[in-house]
Amino acid sequence: MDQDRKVRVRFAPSPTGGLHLGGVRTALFGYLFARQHQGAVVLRIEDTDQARFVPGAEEYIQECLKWCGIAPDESPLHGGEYGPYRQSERKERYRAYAEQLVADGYAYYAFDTAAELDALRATQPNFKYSHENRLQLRNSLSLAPEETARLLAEGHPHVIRIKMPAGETISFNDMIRGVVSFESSLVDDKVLLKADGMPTYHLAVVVDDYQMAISHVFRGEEWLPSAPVHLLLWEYLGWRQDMPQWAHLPLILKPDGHGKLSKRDGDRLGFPVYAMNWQDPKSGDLTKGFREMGFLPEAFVNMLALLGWNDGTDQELFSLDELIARFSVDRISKAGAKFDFEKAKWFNQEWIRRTATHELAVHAASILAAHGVTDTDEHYLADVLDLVKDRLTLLVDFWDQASFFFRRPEHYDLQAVLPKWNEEKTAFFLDMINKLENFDPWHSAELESFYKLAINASGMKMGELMLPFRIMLVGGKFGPHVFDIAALLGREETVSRMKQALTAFTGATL
RNA sequence: GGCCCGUUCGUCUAGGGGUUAGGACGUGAGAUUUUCAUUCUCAAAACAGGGGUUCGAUUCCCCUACGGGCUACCA
Repeated sequence: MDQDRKVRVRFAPSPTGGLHLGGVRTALFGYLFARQHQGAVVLRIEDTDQARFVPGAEEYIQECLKWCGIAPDESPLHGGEYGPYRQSERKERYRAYAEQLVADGYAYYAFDTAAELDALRATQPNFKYSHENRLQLRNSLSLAPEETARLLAEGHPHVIRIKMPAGETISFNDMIRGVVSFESSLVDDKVLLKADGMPTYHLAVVVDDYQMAISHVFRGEEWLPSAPVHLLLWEYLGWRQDMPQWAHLPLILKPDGHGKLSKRDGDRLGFPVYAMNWQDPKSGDLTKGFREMGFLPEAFVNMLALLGWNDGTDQELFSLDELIARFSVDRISKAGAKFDFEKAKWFNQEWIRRTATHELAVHAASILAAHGVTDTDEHYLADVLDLVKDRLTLLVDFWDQASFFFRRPEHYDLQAVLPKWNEEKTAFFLDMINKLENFDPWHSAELESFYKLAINASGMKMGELMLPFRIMLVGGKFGPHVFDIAALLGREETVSRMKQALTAFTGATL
């Protein structure tokens, strides 16, 4: 293999629905590797299974990659020198290679119908189309040449299968796992070309990776068992010298129980599995995504990168550029990792803190807009953000944490004030309202000392008068320092909220 | 069942023949914050088991167990 050849990696998803966490991570690792080596990133859509094609899925995939900041250099959308980038549009290319394999004795025509094979599988528990039984089945190896020719000429439906050799050891050097070996006798005669003329993944992946000059392949561990088929195909097609290097990534597992993480686990456990919202065009079912759940793409990508990789230090927070610089395949772990949503949220919290206020403001503004709050002053929004930034885990928390800055409280936590309310407090707040109407300067620190002085003068306790003031401005027992809130709300709004709340607390009209 | 891959705190992981086996998330306790969150401090918490190799194995090898993946004219 040419060690100096240009790095070209591809991400080859199937457009069958939303993009799963694991898929994004595969794309990410490939992207990091390619960028680090000044290589190209290719998106190829594997849509050879027309029965599973879902409209909109391809656009969704492109959008996901873009959101994550790992958009490809070549894709169905951007084009490129190696197009087309949809397998369905490359359909014509595959048949010739399959025929060539037949001609060279590495593959054969098979006329067994799917129903016949299903019947065999039903009777023989471990049925496998292989060197052991292929002569008992209906194919060009068992049939007389004239018979095969006749069936072909008459247009009988048929597939082309690889003729797996017996007694060979097939091995390759995986970038993550080292040498992996298989016994060829144990691998079945996989279908290469389907009856509808479309290639299966096995044929298409080899032909496309070859034609697109792919140098390195990152894919999930679930592909390991079919690696021997691909290996042989590279060899049989005469391209062994151009075969890419493979990295089979460990799987992302369910947080509880066992097995691969699936969309269902997210629904069941209440966290997203898809990168962005996905609405199934048929059922109309909406599956929540990380983006809409309030994740920053930086956090999502950071979290994904650390799921199965680390740089050997204690650092956990990495920007995409840092990841590109530090990434290395030999630090990818071999074992599957259980997805931990709590940790994912931690990454997001950290990223919200390290994101500049003006960038966060864009998200905050759209959250406000979603709740009907528009025409917000940008300086005011920035001030609010600076006050509540540390309290956000998800971007959408902004509404819960800061809506009172934009709307007066409609409900008060009366339980927190009423049981201890008395005439003395009513008098205190009536007096305070009067004093505040003329208080100057309207700054947090000044307000605080003034307010505390008044409490002392009243003879009441600090705690008895702090909480009610907060409830008046906020509505509940939460939020930043209460005098910061008052300062930001401004004199008019603060006083007006105090009046409104006092009415609610006492039943009197002011 | 067969084949392949894997196995360090609950989770993500670092480490690597001699270490108090480190960090992070989460959890618990305390401090701070006269709200809540934050922050800070501390704590509990792991080398699957058995054989080798070795002066010495968590680290290297083998076996077992366990986990996972694949076993379609799906990718």
